[in-house]
Amino acid sequence: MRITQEEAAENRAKIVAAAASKFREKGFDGISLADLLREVGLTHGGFYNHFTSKEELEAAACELAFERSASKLSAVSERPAAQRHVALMEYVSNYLSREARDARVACPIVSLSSEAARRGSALRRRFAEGIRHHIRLIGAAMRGHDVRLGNERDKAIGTLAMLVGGLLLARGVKDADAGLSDDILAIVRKTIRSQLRQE
Amino acid sequence: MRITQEEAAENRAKIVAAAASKFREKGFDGISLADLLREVGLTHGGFYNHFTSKEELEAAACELAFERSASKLSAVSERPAAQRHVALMEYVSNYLSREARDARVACPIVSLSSEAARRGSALRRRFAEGIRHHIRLIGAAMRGHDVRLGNERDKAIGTLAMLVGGLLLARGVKDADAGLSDDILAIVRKTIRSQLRQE
DNA sequence: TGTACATCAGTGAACGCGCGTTCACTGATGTAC
DNA sequence: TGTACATCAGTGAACGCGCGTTCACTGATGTAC
Repeated sequence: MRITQEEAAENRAKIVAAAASKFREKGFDGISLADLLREVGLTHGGFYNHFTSKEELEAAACELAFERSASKLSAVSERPAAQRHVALMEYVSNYLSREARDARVACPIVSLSSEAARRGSALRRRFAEGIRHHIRLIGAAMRGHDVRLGNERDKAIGTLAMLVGGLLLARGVKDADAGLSDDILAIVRKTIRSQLRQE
Repeated sequence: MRITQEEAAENRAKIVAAAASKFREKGFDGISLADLLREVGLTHGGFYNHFTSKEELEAAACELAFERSASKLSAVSERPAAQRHVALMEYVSNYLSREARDARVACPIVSLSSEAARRGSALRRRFAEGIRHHIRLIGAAMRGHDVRLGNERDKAIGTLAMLVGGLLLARGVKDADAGLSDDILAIVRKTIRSQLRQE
């Protein structure tokens, strides 16, 4: 049953993509390798042809999730300076939208950071790199606009903390208090907007 | 081997207290009932004399963790109005201190919310109640001071989002980039302070 | 107050299940000639 | 280009372990008289 090297690489990529989605939805321990491989149309026995352990897949899945998340921010910072502020605000509105809150899959920081903190150092390092990268990209999206030079990193850190904290809280109260959840989204959006407008 | 009703109640309380600590440290699935009961000096067989399932203990443990967390905030709002601002700032500095970041056990929102979102509705409801209570208490701690009346709830929500997000990020990058982690704590502290000072 | 018995918190072994991981096997692909 | 064989991605059964939960049992406590 040997298959093309190219097909094998595609299968590996499919496994990572499914994991990036399912781990965020259900947590690292929330889905078994057997279920994950079935998701992709494979049986679980062949898993170890691609990875040495489940934890290695977890790291690869986080890397992919962070990359996808970062690409949205990269798009903002690649806009001409005059459009960046509006684009960044759109990003914020999107991040803190009802759709993002209700989606099964969220930003990796919100979905996985508490679990990631308890895993091995390889995963924790990847997580730290993902966070650092996000801070850098938010800073770049601000640069050359209405934020005083040299101040972007501080603003970026504050903004990311609000984004992550806001989405976490909104998702946390969603089922039990939908009104409060909507309020959290709206208020955090407004707070970030006014914070980035000043000075 | 029957024991006093009072002793039994104490044992139950000890189990909940150990769970409140260990679940936050290792996650709900990170510690087994056998290990948890051993922590208290009991064997795991008797667990079901006190609880109908592990999930029931998880809910009780969250309730206790939220109560303890809330009591620190209650202390702030019970101060005379003139002292409240300083007391709240102390609370913020404490929440975002290096000690809090390095502690094995953190605030339940930071430690458990992503996992709690995937559990049963009873636990999710308790979580939502805990968050709502925290917002109310932060609002109360602001009332009658340098924040315009009617605005406390918005400010409280923004503040809680920053606290939670800031601690989550700081804990997330701690091992891989201690300098960034310290910066996050300092910047988020500063941002909250300036946010509560204005108007 | 004293006695007799039912209650029930705790013990420790056992059950059953799902999981990560391993393994012998398959057969088309990749490669050496 | 064609042939012969080694490689290796995938299969499906099996292993071993840890976990939540159950159960028969113990014996001091709580209670009815």
